[in-house]
Amino acid sequence: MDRKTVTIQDVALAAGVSTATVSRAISSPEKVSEATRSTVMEAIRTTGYQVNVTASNLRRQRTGAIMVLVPDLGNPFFSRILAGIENATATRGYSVLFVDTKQPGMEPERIVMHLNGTRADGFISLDGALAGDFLSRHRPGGGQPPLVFACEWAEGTDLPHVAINNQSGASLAVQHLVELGHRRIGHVTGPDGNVLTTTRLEGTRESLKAHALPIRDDWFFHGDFSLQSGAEAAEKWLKLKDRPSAVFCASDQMACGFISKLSLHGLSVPQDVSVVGFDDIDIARHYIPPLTTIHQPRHKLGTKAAELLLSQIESASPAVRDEILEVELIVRKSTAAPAGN
Amino acid sequence: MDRKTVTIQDVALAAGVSTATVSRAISSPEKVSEATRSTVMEAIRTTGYQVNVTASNLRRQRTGAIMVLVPDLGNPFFSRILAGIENATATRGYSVLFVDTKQPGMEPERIVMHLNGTRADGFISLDGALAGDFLSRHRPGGGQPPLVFACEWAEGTDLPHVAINNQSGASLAVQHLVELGHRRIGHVTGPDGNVLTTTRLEGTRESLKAHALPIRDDWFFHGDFSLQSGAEAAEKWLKLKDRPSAVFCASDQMACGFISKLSLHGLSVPQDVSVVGFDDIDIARHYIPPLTTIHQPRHKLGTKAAELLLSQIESASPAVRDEILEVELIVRKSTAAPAGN
DNA sequence: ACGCGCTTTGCAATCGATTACATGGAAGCT
DNA sequence: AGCTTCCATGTAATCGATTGCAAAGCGCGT
Repeated sequence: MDRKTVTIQDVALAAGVSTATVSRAISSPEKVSEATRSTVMEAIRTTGYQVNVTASNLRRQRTGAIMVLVPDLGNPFFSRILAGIENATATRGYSVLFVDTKQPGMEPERIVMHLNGTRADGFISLDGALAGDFLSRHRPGGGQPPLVFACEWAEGTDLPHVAINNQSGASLAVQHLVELGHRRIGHVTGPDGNVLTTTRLEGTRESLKAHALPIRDDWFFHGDFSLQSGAEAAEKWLKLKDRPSAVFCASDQMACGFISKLSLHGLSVPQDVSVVGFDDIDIARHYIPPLTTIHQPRHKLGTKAAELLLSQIESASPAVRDEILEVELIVRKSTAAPAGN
Repeated sequence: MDRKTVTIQDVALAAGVSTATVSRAISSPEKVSEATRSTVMEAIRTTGYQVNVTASNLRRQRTGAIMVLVPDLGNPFFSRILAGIENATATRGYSVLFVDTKQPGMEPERIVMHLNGTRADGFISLDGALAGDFLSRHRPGGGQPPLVFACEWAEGTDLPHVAINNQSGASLAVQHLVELGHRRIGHVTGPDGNVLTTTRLEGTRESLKAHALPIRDDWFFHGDFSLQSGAEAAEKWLKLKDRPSAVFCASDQMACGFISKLSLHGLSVPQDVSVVGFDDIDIARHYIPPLTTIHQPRHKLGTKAAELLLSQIESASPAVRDEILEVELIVRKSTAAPAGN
């Protein structure tokens, strides 16, 4: 019908009021009389008016978007978190922009460029490894848009983060194995320099120490959270003369990769070795065997991060600084008492 | 340092030129002399100017964003496609907005609202089930922003889509089973009314018919692509007196759910039944057994869709209408000759 | 010396909504 | 009646960049 877009002017004309009144009727109805408000609403309906978000944002000096920095958009681990973020922001009138920080062509300086505030009102980073370069340029309070970390975070900064209790997760895993009777426990780590790697490693070490169990270098395998790296850890495990009877993997993906490789060599879990994962991704429950793992509230992680960010955007005073969510041990079928016992 | 944002005015002042010249130096350098261009660039550097995208978009009557409608952001199947989309658009100066169409509070009318063009310059829908309500309101060419479907699509519309050859994928699966010697082949379908369900079902039927194999209702199981529904199909399979010796699942997730449930009942794949999946998600290669499946080029699906959309946005004449990508059979370990043979 | 054409630059309108300030009128109080 | 107060509404400036149009500057041919 109309080939031209309908503006607030058209509505004002149709309702016989000024554009100011229309604007007020929409965004602060209490400032407008009952009668005119309904006239305006009617005019909006008949004209089919939709506010032009761009114009509104320009005038209000905001962008109406929050940007999420994801280390790898293709990684299914993040999808639930993203859904949580989207969920919490959509209802508050913000759009969500995703940027893959590991994408080719996404060098630090390009990312920093994104953070200048002309594209987003705030940021959520799922990537703890943001260049110090960026962080130094980012002065919260100096008129820069707020940033909160989710899941991962950067140590040595005072930026708020919402994460899970990784140490406690690792402890739960080790403790579970100990209770089953395991005394020889190995660990597959995440990538170097990652906070999740270090905190989970820390938790594992502490817990082993607390139970007076050996901490042997050759039972700690280097991984990077991926399926592939779990499979590689399994190969190293196979080569050991003196093998741990249980392995705690820092991610479910690695646990699956680990088990899958063993199965190709004719070994099975938990008969030959017990395996605990971390994350409780969807497939864990349907793996073979169903994976004993540490459950992370991923969706909640996303919504909490989004809420924290929005509260920082909308009020100057951030209510909470950090938020640590608790994890839960889910016992399935990939763990059992050690064979020798 | 500067607490105020630096605008094009500041740059103009610093460079001793007008704002028009600064604008031109940035976006159409050929219209500006070599000398002034470098003066302007220098001024931009010293002032630390960044264009205000909102203002630019308002003036240029665009939004600089494309919106992606995803049936379920939490589903790992989509993540690779999203990465592909992000990849193709980021370099072209567009941001990507994601909206979960199955989110509570995302009723059709809210989605339609999003599509009015004040939020995005174009749309990619991974959801083929967009209400006809929406499609009727969406008149491409009538000044409405373009929309392309990716992966799924809505039948009976003339909106372009990029997808894979689902029929051919189903045929490849069936043919592979036939070549192994299977004559009793079942199928687990996707959700009702979904184009992927119908095309894959169609392909399966055709292929069975072509090989003169039985098409038995009790060998066709209702699913919805999820792990859970695969497990439910397995339970129905277990109850059959007369079981198919091979099952082709319309998604890898269902294949995993199917196998997982059988394993809980002490049956194993491919010894007791052969299973073929569809999609080739990451875990397929690392499942137990590694899954024979139909590989979909998911990343490419995303980039192609994005490119098609951008070409529609930027030029009036869409070069290509639809694009069908070919799939590939990946033979792993979940299929073998039937036991009886 | 003049005029034509071409390049480079500036002026100012414009995109559409929001909001500080001004105004008009009704109601309340003495 | 006269004055203050308050509510509803309108006027017009503003957000920051882009771009049509006009003018200025330059070179060149006659």
